[in-house]
Amino acid sequence: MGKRSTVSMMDVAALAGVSRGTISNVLNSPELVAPATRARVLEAIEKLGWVRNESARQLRAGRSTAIGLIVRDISNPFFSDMARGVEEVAAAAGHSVLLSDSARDPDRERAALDLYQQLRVGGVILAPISPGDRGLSRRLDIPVVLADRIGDYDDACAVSVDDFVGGQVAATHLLEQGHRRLMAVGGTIDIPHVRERRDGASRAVLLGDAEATLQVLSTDRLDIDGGRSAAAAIGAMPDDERPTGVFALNDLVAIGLLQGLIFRRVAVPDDISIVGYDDIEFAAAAAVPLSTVRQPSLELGRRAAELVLGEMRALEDGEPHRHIQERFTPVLVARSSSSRMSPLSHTAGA
Amino acid sequence: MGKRSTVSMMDVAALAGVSRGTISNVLNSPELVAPATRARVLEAIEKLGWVRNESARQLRAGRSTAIGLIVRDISNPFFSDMARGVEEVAAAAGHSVLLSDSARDPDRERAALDLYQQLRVGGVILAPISPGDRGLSRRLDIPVVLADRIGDYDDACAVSVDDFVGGQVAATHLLEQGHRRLMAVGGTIDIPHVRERRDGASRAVLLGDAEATLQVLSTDRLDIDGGRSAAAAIGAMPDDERPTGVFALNDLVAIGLLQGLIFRRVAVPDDISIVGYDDIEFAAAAAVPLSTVRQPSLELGRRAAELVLGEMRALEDGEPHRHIQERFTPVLVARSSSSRMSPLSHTAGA
DNA sequence: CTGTTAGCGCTTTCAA
DNA sequence: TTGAAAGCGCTAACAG
Repeated sequence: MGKRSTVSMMDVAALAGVSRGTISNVLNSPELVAPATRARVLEAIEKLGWVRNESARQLRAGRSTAIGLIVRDISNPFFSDMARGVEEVAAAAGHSVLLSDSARDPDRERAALDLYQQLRVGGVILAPISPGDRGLSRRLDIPVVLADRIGDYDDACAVSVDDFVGGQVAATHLLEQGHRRLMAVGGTIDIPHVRERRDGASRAVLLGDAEATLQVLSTDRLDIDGGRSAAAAIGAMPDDERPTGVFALNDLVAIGLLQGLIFRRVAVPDDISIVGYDDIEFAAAAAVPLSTVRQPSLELGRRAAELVLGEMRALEDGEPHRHIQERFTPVLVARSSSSRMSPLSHTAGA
Repeated sequence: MGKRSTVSMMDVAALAGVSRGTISNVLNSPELVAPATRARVLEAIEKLGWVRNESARQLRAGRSTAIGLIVRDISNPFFSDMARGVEEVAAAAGHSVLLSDSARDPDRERAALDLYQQLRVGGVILAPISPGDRGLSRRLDIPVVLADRIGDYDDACAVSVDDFVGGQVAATHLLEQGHRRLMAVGGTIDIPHVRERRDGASRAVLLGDAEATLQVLSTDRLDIDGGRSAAAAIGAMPDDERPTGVFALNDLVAIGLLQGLIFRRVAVPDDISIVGYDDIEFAAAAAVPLSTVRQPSLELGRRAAELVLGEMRALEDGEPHRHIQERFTPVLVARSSSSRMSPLSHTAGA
């Protein structure tokens, strides 16, 4: 029991009657070892329950092949989906993934980054809390791919979803449904995603119809409670000012808003139509299935993984590398909350 | 750029005009080093951007102080909350956490376990896909704490929530609301959690009222679609067989069920009351805020971390260790879906 | 208080 | 096809 495993390569070598070099070859270049020897070694490993010491291996190699992934909120389906995409691609390429949740805490983000740096991981995918850390990759001396980050940076690979287009898509959909008094609800202007989505919506309204207007209602937080308070505010508006089409800046806000409106006997979509953002699992499961803008989070993760792996390989082989910024396009998922379709005909999602 | 950082302790030592031993002391036992020397060393570290190599450190130490956490579904709020609890306690104690999502794939669970073993982490917290892996800790030769696992095991520490009591609590609540025709919905009997919750409900009905009955409706999956199909089945039942109180075996099922019933113009809670399980964030945000049984997932994570850390310390100090199995008690969170309270008076959660 | 030194367990030439 | 040997970068024990 408790006695610390002290079995090392040497023990295996002794039992198998070979040298340590051969053990190493069995593991890393089996084709160099005679089948009989190989079998003997494998058997000895098995019998002794030897597990190779990754630290020693790395120390020799200078660097690990693992890739580190840091997201700012793992409880957000957007990021857990993204993580799945990363894992999928990494696993297929034989790389393991070390996942960290910074929980929107800059200290924890930094701690995770430090840890990965000390671990000498081969690459890092970072969905940062705040944008704008130029030269991070160079400072870390590790390939870094930024995920879900706003802005034009050319000093690292990056994957993101085009929030401006997302806002356009949402507002355009509402205009197409015949709405003219639109409102964007949720968040504060200092969140880049929020700004982009609002700007996109604004642009769509400007271009779409001279009669159309877009009001803006900020909420302290981009969550369910934010949506509830927005419902209260909207409910208190005089009829002729009240919007008929609302673009909620994320699905949490949309869900809170929907709940609040239903409670106030405002019919959705008949009195007010709602379009959310993210297409989280619960969007389709709401009492009135929620129209929303879907972000390709899984694909984002997959692509981010491909990009780090690519840069890692380039670095390894001493080949040149050019950073790539990739921007994904979100798509509208129309459900009942924004139309007069049969309520359940679109529950299944995109 | 790209040139691999090859700065090591030696470079720092040279620049600071001291030996490597002193560098090590500055980091690990600063009180042994003269303030002036310490400052000089720190400055040199800073200037060179040296980051200590964790592999080398571990190789020397024999073992890392990090703890590995493997959950079976990180997109499940239960596990992401648990992970937060773990991180919180580990960070406070100066330990880092390596998180893995097995995504319910036994191969990935095994791969993560292998990785952690190779990394020589100090301890592992495992929320396994399937229960019943006796002797895992011994085999791994690392302290292991099992989380959210059913059964009586005494060969490892374990934390779990009492599903039987959870089922009792849910059914008792429905009985107290005056319901006599109850139904447990969701999942198949081969899932231990499901069995326990059903058994608990069954026991409550048996003990609670001679007139009361409990039907059971299985669904293929324990998710929103499962709830939707249950709604279809229940909607098709003759009035005098149809249950008036439904216990959904988790909140996803409850949400799907609620959506399906509302679509079929079955009033909740007036025609049918619903109690879910888990108290995920969206339970309170449903059109009819959902009564549910809350699992103390954050506390579970915290306690799991305390237990591994305790066992790690005991092992370190050569002290004896006795495995502890701890079972948490879930609590009912009553909201509108099971009563005639004002719909929004209970939306805020527990 | 600081320097010296002996490995930790593995991989990888290079020889045999 | 296998063995021997030289480190990878760090820590800890000991000497000075």
